Amino acid sequence: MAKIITDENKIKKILTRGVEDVIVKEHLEAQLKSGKELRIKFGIDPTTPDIHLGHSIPFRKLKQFQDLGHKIILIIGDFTAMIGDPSGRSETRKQLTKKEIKNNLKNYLSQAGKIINIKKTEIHYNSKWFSKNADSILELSRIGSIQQVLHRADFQKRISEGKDITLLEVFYPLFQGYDSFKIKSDIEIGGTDQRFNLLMGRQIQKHYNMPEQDIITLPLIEGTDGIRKMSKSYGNYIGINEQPNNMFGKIMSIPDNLIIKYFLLCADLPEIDIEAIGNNMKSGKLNPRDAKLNLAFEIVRIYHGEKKAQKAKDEFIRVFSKKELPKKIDELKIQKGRIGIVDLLLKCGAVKSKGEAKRLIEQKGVKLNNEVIGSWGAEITLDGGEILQIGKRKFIRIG
RNA sequence: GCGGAGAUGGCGGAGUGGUCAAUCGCAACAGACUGUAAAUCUGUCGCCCUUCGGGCUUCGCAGGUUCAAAUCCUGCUCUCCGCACCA
Repeated sequence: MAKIITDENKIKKILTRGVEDVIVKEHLEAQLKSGKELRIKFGIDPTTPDIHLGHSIPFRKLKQFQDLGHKIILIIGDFTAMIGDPSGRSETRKQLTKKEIKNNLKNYLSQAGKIINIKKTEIHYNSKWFSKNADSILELSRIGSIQQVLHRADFQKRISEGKDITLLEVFYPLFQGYDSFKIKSDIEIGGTDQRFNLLMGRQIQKHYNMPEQDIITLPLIEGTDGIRKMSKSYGNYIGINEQPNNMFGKIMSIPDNLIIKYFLLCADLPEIDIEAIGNNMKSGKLNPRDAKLNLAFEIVRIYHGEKKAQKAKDEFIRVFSKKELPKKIDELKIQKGRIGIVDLLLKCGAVKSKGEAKRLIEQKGVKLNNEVIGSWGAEITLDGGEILQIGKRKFIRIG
């Protein structure tokens, strides 16, 4: 068995950095110091194949545990996924087949592998102990009470709004808690929204005479809009698989007030440094833009390496600060000769309709070789090699 | 099963016979400014032709009334809310 690291500073970091709440803190601290190999559980949802920075937060916490020599256990919630998640009932989510789940999972794990060491990780499908075992489900239904489940804040809200709660949703925490019993978890981590479910794990373990798991809840992070939590369906996410330039740019577009939060949750910088950044921004010594450049660099570095991160940073400065041309420009193969500017925009796929092209031109959003095109009636002669710029971000070279 | 409400552009949500391509908010896009793809301000935001202005197709689906419908009528599909049935 690998040696367990019990360094006090590292333990402190695990329990505090980017952590919302720890239950039961003293107990967990003692456990970590004991030198025992702990089993840390995290449930993942196989319905989403892509991991974004929001998902990365628990994985980064898991990684810290892994670095100390503890065991990560991922629970694939394929059982509940196949039933179909009932929340957000307006559009009955389609149920996933085993094959789809497998496929999603493959992508998911390869992305998770950028953060944690998958080889050292234990992976379980909860369908293994649920689908063939009605007894366990029956027994589970005796452990919790309706009152208890309904006490949840989110259910209360729905009741008062007159929205219904499906039975499956009532059962969901029980299923999740049962996983904790099956894999004998010492710790479970999850987002703050998971709090109730995580606590249920303790109750179920207790029912089966097992030591209760400790719980770490982690904050949810806002997406690029700075308002709603990061989610694919809101289109405000930053995927960890995204190209360095894109990733860099998206991080640059987060509002200033999220800079510190992102640093704490998504980057590796020591907390002291982050604190200094915060103070310097407050005092005006540090331009938030520069703090963000640094943030973007640090995050891109984690997923793409130092070299590519530096390149993305240089590119960003070149294109957006100095307003120079990007290094790589998509090329459009097109017949040389005279062509109307509107047709050209349409041909290269920069716009969806002629109206849109005209609008862009009227708003001075189109440049050819850095010259603003003044009128959409303009005809131009292509010799090849011209640079067409649409807005700030789209560049096309005529081939 | 009974009763009620509703379905509008990417989303939310006005509009209840003509002045509606449809108020407004959000998102998106462009410009200015800047400290960045932040913030703020301005503009745009169905398609086509025209740089004035005009045409066409849109308001769940299918018909109908009317000179004229997102708006009225009929049928259909779907959603939501009460009640009942069942516990």
